[in-house]
Amino acid sequence: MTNRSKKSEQTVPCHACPVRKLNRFQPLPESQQAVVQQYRAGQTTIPAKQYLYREGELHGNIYTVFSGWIMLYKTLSNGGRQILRYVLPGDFIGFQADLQFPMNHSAQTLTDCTLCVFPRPNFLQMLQTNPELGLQIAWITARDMTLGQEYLVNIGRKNAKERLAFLFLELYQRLRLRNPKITDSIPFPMTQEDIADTLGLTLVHVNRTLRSLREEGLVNLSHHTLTILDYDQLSDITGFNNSTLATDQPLL
Amino acid sequence: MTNRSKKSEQTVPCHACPVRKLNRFQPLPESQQAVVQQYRAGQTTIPAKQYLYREGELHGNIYTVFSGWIMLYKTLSNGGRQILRYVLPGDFIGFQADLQFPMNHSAQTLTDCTLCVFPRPNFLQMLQTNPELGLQIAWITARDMTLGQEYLVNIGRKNAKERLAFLFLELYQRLRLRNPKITDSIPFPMTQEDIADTLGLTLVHVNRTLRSLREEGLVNLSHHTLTILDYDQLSDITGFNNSTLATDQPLL
DNA sequence: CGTAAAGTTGAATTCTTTCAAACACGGTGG
DNA sequence: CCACCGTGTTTGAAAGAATTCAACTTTACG
Repeated sequence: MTNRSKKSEQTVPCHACPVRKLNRFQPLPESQQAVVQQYRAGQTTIPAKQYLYREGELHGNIYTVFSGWIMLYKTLSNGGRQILRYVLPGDFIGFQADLQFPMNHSAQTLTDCTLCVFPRPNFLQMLQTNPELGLQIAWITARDMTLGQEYLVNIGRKNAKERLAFLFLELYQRLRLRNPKITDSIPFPMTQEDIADTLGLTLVHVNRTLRSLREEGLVNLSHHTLTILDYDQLSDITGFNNSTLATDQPLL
Repeated sequence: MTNRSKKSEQTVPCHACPVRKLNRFQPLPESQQAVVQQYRAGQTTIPAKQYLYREGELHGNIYTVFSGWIMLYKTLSNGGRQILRYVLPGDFIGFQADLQFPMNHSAQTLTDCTLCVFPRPNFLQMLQTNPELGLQIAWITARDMTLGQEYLVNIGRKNAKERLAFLFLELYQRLRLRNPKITDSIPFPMTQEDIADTLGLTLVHVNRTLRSLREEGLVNLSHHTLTILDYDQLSDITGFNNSTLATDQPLL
């Protein structure tokens, strides 16, 4: 078996992707807002398809995402790639078990992104001065881990259709938690190859499964827009449960 | 089947890993050990095959494992099961994104276990009184997440033989990090069905793959004892890299 | 308007599962 | 000490899911 997807060196910034402003990010808890504020090193805007950092690279910065989508992934020696999770507006990114060691995964923007940057020194100093933030970070990390476990179940114990359904509902719900007013259509900046590398499938099989979901009138995915046509049936297929993501909370 | 580029010389057992000298295996500072001590509610011993807690159940206790193996898993509506990770002596268990909500996974002992218990109130109070412990927990959680991501790659992008090889080396190395003196044989309390539910395979296929690994003289698994016969080739098969687990550290 | 990237589709192959049955081993009771 | 039992392991054969290979179509964008 073994699916790969060779990653070519894409250097071309792509404002191509019709994904625009994503949902507002949620403001930080007021109590901590002021504190965190003073350690920011300002905002950056990064075009689509750029690396924030790469596996094996030393990189101590921590980010908060204001707008845009980012994907985190690991690569295999055989050229394969496994996407670990998508980072959405409001999410926190760059914290790992050991900040002075090389990153254990890569982060690449899917769309143009606006980020709030905490250089490592600032970040560490902030934690030293405000130790109660440590627990915040622990909660956040635990929540990210929970999502990862959901992915594990999805890839390890479901068939292609169920996996697709899960991914769609997951992203839909995550956006919805941040902005309850969103419609049934959400931006979807990933390619089918990205989906494949998220779900442990091949591009070809994703395409076929997608067709089948479309023909059954469950979802529609085209032009980088995903429309949920039959939420109930999708959630039925994949056993998706809202409580899965319910502990979503605003971040730093 | 997949052919990957050969990785050659990193196959030396773990204490040879160059990163280790950089103090990654750091015990909790003594000052903190004393602090933690006073919030313990004592030790318990639990027989094999018992639940520590079950998915959906409210359960605020936090544990540190002194001895024994525990498995964490989630169950699916169709009866399936996905094992998320094995908890070994020295590990920390029970912390999740929201302690007042039902557990999002189950924990079941594989062997008799001796645990150190922190009732939730103690735990929370400990964090309140010693906020710097929050960051400790964040590191620990991040490390657990890293292992989970490794699992994701394993299940999502490798074939059966590669998956088995990874699991064996992972457990072997984790034990070895705690006790560098262990031999090539380690206790292996799981059944083949457990392995299957860890790797996203079926029991039958695990059995066949195991036979093939045995016939090639790579490992031997019987009577709940695993023997690594050819570490280099195993690590070659699965692309196992010591740095994968290098951030191992003793916990609370 | 042309090119590169992304999406589609068919056919053959391979990996993994399913179903079904037999075998092995540790523990229990007679 | 041996028969019996249940759990866990092993194996074969057939079916099914997903991959591979290869070509073609469409879309996005300079």
